[in-house]
Amino acid sequence: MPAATFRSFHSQSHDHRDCVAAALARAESLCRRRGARFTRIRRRVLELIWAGHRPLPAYELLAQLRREKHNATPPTIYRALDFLLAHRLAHKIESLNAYIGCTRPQHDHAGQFLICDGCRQVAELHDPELQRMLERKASRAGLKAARQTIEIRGRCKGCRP
Amino acid sequence: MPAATFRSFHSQSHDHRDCVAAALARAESLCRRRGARFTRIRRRVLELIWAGHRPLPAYELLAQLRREKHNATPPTIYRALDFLLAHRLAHKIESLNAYIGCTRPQHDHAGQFLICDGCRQVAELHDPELQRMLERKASRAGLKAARQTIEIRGRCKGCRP
DNA sequence: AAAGCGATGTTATACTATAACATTACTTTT
DNA sequence: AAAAGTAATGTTATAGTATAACATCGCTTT
Repeated sequence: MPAATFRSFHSQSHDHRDCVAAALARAESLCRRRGARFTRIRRRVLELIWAGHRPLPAYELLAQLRREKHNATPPTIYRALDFLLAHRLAHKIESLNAYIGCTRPQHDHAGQFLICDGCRQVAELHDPELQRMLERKASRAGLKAARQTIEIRGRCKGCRP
Repeated sequence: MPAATFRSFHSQSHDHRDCVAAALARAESLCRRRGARFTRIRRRVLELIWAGHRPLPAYELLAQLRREKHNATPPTIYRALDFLLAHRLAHKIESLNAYIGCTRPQHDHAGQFLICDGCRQVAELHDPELQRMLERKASRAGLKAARQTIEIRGRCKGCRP
């Protein structure tokens, strides 16, 4: 029986810079192996996504990028996001229209997200049991699953009264 | 052990008018019991949603509504949608930014959707096992679940090669 | 050097949704 | 029936999300 793997909600105190650096390093090596071009813009957008450490809307990323790159426009951001999503370096949270870094980009997985509506932090599950259960249920109803959107909204421990 | 309940993908030939009429009747009686005002606009928007029989974007609903109600504007539609969502007479499919009628409005459930990317038809599951499994997994990670977004995209039998 | 191609620049526009305030219409109270 | 109160709708404006289309740049391959 495979154990569910997940990242818990972060303590307020952990050092984000480590996460960001580690994520960029993972992305770098992943792109190299895949022959994908991890350009300056793409890298910087991923960095901004991770630095936020919560789901960020595209136009918030754009505003930040513009501080250092004045000619950035919506396509600048959306192209970078398209690349990051395609390589599963980031995910889109559909129920928030916002983007977040992927914690395990090397795996070809469906993203499963736990979202705290209090602190807006997100934990990403990678639960094969859950994924298979969904595939099985879809299959029974006649659908061959290609993509899953799983988003659980609620309140984390620290955000409950 | 509670059986999973779901609506299968429709055959091309079934008579949509029956679905629509039945859905409106259910909505009518539900609103009456709840003391909610099922006004002309709300009723008509729900009818348009059901008549489409696939997820419809808000502005498509607006365009249709405008044919008969020339002063309709975005707030007209979004207010009606807010009402329908609040009473669970309709659901929003987040990954499509589109709205669809709820098949079991009387139940207080999380919507679980199977979406065919070929014919764009949607089947709605109401699977308590699945819902509980998600709640349990969320709970283990420290999140008290309040709302679930479950959307499985893929291809139905008729839309596979 | 030339060709080819992927990435970026640039302008415009489509699509999704809500804020804010005015008016109407229904319901409850008197 | 009149007045008051509240819910719904009308109306204008704007915020927020995303893509189309075409030009240019820069790298790589020939």
